[in-house]
Amino acid sequence: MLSDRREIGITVRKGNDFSEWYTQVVMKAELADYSPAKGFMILRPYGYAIWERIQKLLDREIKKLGHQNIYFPVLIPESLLAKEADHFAGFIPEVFWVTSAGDTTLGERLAARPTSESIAYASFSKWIKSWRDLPLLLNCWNSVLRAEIKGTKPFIRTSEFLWQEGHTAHENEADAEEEVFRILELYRSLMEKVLAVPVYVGYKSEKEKFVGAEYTITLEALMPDGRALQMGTSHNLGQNFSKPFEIRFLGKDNKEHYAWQTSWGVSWRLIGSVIMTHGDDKGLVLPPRIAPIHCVIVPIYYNKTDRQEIMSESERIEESLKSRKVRTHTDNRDHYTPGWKFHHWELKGVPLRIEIGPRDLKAREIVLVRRDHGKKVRVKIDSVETAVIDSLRDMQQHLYELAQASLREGTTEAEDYSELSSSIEKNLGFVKAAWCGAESCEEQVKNETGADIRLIPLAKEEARTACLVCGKESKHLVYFAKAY
RNA sequence: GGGGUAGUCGUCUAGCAUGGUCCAGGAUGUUAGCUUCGGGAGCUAAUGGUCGUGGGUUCAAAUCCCACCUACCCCA
Repeated sequence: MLSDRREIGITVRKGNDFSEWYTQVVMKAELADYSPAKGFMILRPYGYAIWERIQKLLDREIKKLGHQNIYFPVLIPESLLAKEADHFAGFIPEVFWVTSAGDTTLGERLAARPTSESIAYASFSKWIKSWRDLPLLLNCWNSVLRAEIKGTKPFIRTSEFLWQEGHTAHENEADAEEEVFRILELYRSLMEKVLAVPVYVGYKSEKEKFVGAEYTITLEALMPDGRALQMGTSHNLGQNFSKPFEIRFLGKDNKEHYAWQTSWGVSWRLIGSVIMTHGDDKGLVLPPRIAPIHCVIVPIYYNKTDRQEIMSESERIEESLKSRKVRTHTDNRDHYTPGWKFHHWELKGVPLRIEIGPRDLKAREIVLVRRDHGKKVRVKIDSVETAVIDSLRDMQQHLYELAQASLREGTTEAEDYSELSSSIEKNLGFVKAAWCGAESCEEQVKNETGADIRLIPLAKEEARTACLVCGKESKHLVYFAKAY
């Protein structure tokens, strides 16, 4: 059917032209649109609704851990941003600067925040005086600006993005470290249980870590084109910021200490990962937990009498499902045919569809269709609620299992350098390889294959070979991949 | 960072080579009416475009030239 209908819907196959497929899904499912300024994206209502689902679920969990939400300004004086030298140097290539107000040139230019560490920690130094002020656990829902000149892609790489950034200060190193891993587990659970996107977790290499951090923990997923996608990061900042920003407190020992800090974030890039991971040739496929609409009801009728009966039954089912917390929508538009509606809601990735027509009504049944595998089942009207709830749960699980299988298949191990480079060449995904720990070896792989070290496993995986690049003794296996 | 391709009603597109036939044609969409509705129905009418932006060449520019903006692709 797809080949006969190339002018409507998604006109390319996911497996043939992944990049074009992705863009079409984003546009045609009305998730986002381009904006007049390069690299900036408009998040449309349906896309925003998905973001709100993610936001709601994550916000609840962050608050359970004891964090409070806060808002810091979008503009940061240059002198403040520059206080931590590595941090400043790392971000300077992508900072947007505000240099005038009206026709007055500013004495000091202002940076549009590329992240809020600097402006947040300037405040931390005022607020933290005693060990009793710690831990300070804050979170921001905001947007940040990082100029992306080339290779922009909706949700994946944009010059502005919506995200959440957590900023904490602790009394000692151990507490900060615990926070980093607490957040890691929170993120992992969000990605796997909510987005149904399995991830690997590990340390970033020195070269890839957050500039200014002691170390960075990353969560990495694998997209169907064999590229890795960084889903989120959790940084242990040590005292790297507390010293230049003078975040000092009097400890229980009656001595002055610098605070130990963490920061961490996930962005709307998560939506990009969902599109890529679960979508198919028909369009978007949404995991039920983040779907703005769980179930769409398509009434089918031939005449006014049927219409009235079918509609009232549809509405009754909708109300009943809503009372069971199923986000249900009845597509009661007269000017579209049922077939048109089927395609429309499939493109939008709605997990479940209920078809109800005269034949069904007579039999006291409905037809229930799952978006992931497309199977139709007839369900007695009396048991619609149970069937819908069960299907949503099963689909959430099924999507995760499929993604998990492809992550497993997309992870291989290289015995020597040529195997590493040919696996990367063939876009096989994550390639585990022995690495000595030298940045020069890391860079050589990057230059020659385009892949970099995505992560160093938390639990060191013993290598059986020497470093695949230089032949020196290897420390352990690391995960290489081309990345977005 | 380097190289390339493209931009015409909301969307897709014809026209561009060789400037005039184009105050831009079609399809789709949208709106109204009729009719249909179990996998993207049909008919009739209406609607819709500063040809990405700015400059230049010319009697004349969607078309040729330059710059810029935006999107996409390839390489590092």
